Amino acid sequence: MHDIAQMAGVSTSTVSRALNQSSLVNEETRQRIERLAQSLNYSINVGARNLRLQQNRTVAVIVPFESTARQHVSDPFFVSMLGSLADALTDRGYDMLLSRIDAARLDSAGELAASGRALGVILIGQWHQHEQLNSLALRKVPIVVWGAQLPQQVYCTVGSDNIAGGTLATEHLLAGGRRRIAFLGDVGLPEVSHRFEGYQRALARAQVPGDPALLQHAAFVEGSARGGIEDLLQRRVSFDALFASSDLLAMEAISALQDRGLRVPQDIAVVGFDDITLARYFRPTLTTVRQAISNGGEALVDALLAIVSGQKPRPQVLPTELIVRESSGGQPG
Amino acid sequence: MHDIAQMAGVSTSTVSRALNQSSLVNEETRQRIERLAQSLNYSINVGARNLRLQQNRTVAVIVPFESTARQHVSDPFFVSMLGSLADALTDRGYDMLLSRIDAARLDSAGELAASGRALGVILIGQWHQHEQLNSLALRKVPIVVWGAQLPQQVYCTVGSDNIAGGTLATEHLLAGGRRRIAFLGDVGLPEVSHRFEGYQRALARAQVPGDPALLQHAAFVEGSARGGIEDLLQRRVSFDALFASSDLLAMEAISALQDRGLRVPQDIAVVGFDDITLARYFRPTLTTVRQAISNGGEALVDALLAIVSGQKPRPQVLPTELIVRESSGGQPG
DNA sequence: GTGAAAGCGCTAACAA
DNA sequence: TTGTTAGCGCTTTCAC
Repeated sequence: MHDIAQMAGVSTSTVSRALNQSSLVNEETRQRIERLAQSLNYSINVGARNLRLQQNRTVAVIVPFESTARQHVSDPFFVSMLGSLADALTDRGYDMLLSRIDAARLDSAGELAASGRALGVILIGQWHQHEQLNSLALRKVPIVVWGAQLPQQVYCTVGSDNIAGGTLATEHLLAGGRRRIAFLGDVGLPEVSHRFEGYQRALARAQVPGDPALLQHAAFVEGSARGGIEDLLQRRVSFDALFASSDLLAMEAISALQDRGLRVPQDIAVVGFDDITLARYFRPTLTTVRQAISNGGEALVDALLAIVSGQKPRPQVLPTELIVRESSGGQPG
Repeated sequence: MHDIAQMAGVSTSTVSRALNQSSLVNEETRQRIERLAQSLNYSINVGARNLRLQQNRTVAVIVPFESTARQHVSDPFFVSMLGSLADALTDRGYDMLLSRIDAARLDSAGELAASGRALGVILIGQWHQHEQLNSLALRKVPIVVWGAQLPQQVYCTVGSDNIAGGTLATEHLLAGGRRRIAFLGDVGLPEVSHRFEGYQRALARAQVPGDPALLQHAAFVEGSARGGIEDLLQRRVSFDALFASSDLLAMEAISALQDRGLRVPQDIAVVGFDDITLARYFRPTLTTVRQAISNGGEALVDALLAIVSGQKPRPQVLPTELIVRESSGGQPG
């Protein structure tokens, strides 16, 4: 900037003003300065600017990973959410700092904000870290979490209506005449537990007896759905339908069922959750509960910006929608 | 920092030294200062630090989008690459700034570096922007691109050996007795054109005549594989195999073929490219050419850091590997 | 071992 | 309309 000022024969203040479209500067000088900047490929140093202005237009987006299995962000749902966030942030003129943090050490997320690297944090996935998240929020770290709304929750969440989604899926299977509906997922996770709750409500409402044996654990890790199906079969649990807590689990499960000679949907009707792009191309095409991803990204960003500007946004629950395809063998219910 | 200095009864210089593990500071004072910082949730302001040190530990990762179709980063391959980059950068102590930039206006990528926001740029996907990338590199923007090595290329690329990959896939189909192999993809893209070149080489080597009608255009956009298959069928091109330039295209194509009553692999043997996670769960499981994603992320980062430190790393070509599954109906060839 | 002071690149109040 | 000056939070040379 100093150089440009010299070459234009003005002071750095004028250059600064010109480059910030200040109306205080002579139109002619402004143009001269802009041409000069352009030809030198000069851009204002954002770090210095932020330091001076005491502001920041960077948002940290965190995708936690389980330190035990240093796995990648493999679930397409999270990926789509990343894309949606990137778009929402870009639209609003913010940068996105992407971090992978050990889920067990989420408190370090606070550093991103405390060190001025980012004005706040968006966390994709709540996992088992309810307490850590509460303590972050209590420390006044601006944070929004994609996940389920829990009792005694201090931090702000944005998420799908998992209970309604679970109910929709289950009612659809019941409408198709299925009575022994297995549930596949890790109910230790808040979102999954809500989906399970929706499942139970639908059963109760239809006066179909539940059976604890139908709840089959499966983590959001590759291979766990296959293991879950094998476990179910080995336990000799009889079931004619499966509600998987994610599309990825559903696809893996279908693959495992077919390997055992079971037909989907004839023998087992399957419903997933998420509606990832591939659900449409998978064979059989996958019936699933769609989450509003693009609204989700925007809602997360807006909530974070609200927090930063001193407001206290309420947790937001986005509607879910049943998408009926082949794997459930049914008509829209 | 000022506050901490006061509370500890020392100067800010000492606090700075203590927090940077300088050996010049008394062990006892250091511990006192660190405890204090901890209890106040204080972290060094990275912006100010960078400004003073004239350094930067942020790398910009750009996922271009076509402005015409404001589509998300939908291809799982890119997503995996993002994950791999995030890991490689985290391992080396760098932050990752994720941007989505209009592919037609890639020159704005230079600003990320010029404005000091990032020390360099990693671009995922070369697309049609060869010239723009060259001009960026000529402007001395530190940049590395995931893609194919092209003649007269100024910028540094890291990518798979697409020619060898194309050859592997085609030889495998030929070994299965197929002679009319359709190629599905956008050969205007450098990577795809290399895959096509590998395909042609394999045909020539086996003395199987090529046929321009077998080259079917399909962009990396949702729905284009289906359109491509319909086009092929409508043109009454006879074919007994399909080499799709990505797994996503392959899956969509298989889905379209099945809708037309064609069996895979019996009627049409299909091979994809990438080996995304879902290739294993798709039915039929997908034969494909695996790209070395995790090595790719590391190679990209290392190349960028080399450029930043003044070196001129050579373009890097990573080996590809054929993964035989059901969709090609063949034995490893 | 510690403090005082200068300066990284920028902006804004104040003065001209 | 423009220039002068101070200072954002930090590190580091130089003095003590």
